[in-house]
Amino acid sequence: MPRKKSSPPPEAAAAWRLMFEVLMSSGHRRTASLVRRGLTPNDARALWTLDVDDGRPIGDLAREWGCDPSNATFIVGRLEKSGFARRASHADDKRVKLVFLTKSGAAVRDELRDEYHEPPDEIRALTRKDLATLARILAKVGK
Amino acid sequence: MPRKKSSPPPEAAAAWRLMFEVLMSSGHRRTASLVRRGLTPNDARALWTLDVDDGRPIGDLAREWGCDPSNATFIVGRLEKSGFARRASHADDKRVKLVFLTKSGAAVRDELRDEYHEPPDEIRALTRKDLATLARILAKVGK
DNA sequence: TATTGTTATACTCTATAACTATA
DNA sequence: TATAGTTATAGAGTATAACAATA
Repeated sequence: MPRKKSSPPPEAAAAWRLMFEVLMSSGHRRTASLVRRGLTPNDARALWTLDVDDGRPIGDLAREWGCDPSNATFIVGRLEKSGFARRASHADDKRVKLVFLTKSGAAVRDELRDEYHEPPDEIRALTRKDLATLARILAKVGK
Repeated sequence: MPRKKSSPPPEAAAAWRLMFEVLMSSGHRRTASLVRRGLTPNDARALWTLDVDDGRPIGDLAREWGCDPSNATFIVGRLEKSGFARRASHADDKRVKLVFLTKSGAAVRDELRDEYHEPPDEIRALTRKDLATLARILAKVGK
């Protein structure tokens, strides 16, 4: 039978809650980055998903994005019209269309990522010592 | 003339980038929390914005949500139909409708917040000592 | 006259179902 | 016959413009 996960140690709960608050309060900056470029959240997600060298079938993208393939067609079409993605037929199976990021798409993705990575003022206000400690610990995450 | 902000110390950039990655990789959990309850992202934003005791005019909400008042009307109407919000006329200015969170709305907001606050596995995997250090430093943010 | 919220309308995004072309 | 992607269609969410009630 499905069971709930045991409660985390209080240290984990406290640390995560604080991280979460900071991350949420910086959400409007990310929204602004998109609005400034006339990009939708869908566009952004696609820019993060797609790759310049590895093309991906529409069906794969639909599954990853949790949407219907017909909608993935729409989203990719929008991106293609903006010049940020391109379609190419698969060599072995001509039913499949592979979707690639264009150079222009990679450029805007990089710009976006750079803006997302700019630390908010409230983080910059910490001491360099605290920031270094933070980075040292967080570097262990997912390792 | 408008100028770009000076670059942050490398410690800030590193710490923030790592925090940001964790936030992004935990986004699907929050999406799942909403889907499980049949809530839209709009619903969630409204649940965070509204209050049981302090009613807010539609126009205020529209400004905070960055949308048109006609859309705020739509969003609040949806929430009202779900029983999570209620409208009441302002006593002094009968043009104004104040929007309040209902008890039921507060309950689902609290559930949601509790789920959001459950630390992801990759955070729980850190040592209690590291987590305590993390919490100690992050508690200074925004102070 | 000006302001608040709603309604009328049109446009975008989304899913379902039907279709085309390959396999 | 089955599968990948598209197109046709309809429903949800959004903004603009017109409107009603109140100030």
